[in-house]
Amino acid sequence: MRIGYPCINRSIGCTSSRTFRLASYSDRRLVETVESNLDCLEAVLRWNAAHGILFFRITSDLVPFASHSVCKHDWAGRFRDRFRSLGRIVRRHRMRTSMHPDQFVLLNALDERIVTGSVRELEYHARVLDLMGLPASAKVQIHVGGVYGDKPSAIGRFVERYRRLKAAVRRRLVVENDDRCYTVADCLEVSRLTGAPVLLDVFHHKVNSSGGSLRDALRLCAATWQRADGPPMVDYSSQEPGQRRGRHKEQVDLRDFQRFIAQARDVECDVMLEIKDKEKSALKAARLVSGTPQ
DNA sequence: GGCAGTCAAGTACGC
DNA sequence: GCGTACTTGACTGCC
Repeated sequence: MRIGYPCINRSIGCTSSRTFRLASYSDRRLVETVESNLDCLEAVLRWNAAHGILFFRITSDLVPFASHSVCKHDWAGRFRDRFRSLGRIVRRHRMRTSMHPDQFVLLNALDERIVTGSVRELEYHARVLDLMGLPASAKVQIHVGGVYGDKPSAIGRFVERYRRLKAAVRRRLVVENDDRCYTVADCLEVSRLTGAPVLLDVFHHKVNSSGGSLRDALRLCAATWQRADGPPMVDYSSQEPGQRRGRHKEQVDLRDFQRFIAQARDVECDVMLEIKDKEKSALKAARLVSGTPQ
């Protein structure tokens, strides 16, 4: 079981999520920003390797505006060697990576323009992982999308558009249950119709459950991952008490995490900790899993 | 230097 | 029909 954290390492003092405003877009600004983001990504990957953290979510901001019509620059060509060498670090240490496009990616939207933009965004994400030379086990996770008052039709649109995606995107795409609209059962149905693996979000399953135990959900989701997809990915987080619904905890609650691990005992999976203090909690969880004293 | 408002992109929900 | 909540971190303009 690999333990990971998303996008940001607070111990290093750099960010791979630097961006800028659309109004100040220029090719020069783009190149400078991407250069800085890739430098930081390399530092983070090296830090992770040195600390035994073998799972990491790469930020969607790595190449700002990559899927936007304003961006005409051949960033992939310009940074080809950089991406390749980052991928070598990942492979050398047997690390795993993922990416998670944000809420604006909606394959099942009613508005075709939103669908077009979403497809472009997915192609950008798949391209980053392709440029790094990573296998199909490096995933791009999205939610099913909106319901639009008719869930069966909304799922139907998702399936139809999934089938139209380029193979390079489809091989990486996984669907994740969300906290309001699409439960694990819904995602399993989408998986049955598309073949896309289901990434279980433990916290979302708690607040938007389709019934059944966590253990059942883990096993059902795990069964949707084929050999080439690698071990199932799982997102783990928990509610910060007394805060707004959905707010993630500041630090991992190791007792709760241990209960989760106990439920996942015979399901081989890689776990992404969505916890505010990022790598600190990931280190604690990784020590717990490996049996190293805290 | 610090702070508050804003940022490419959307949906769901309450009123 | 309209405004707001939703999550999050970085940017930007203002003091």
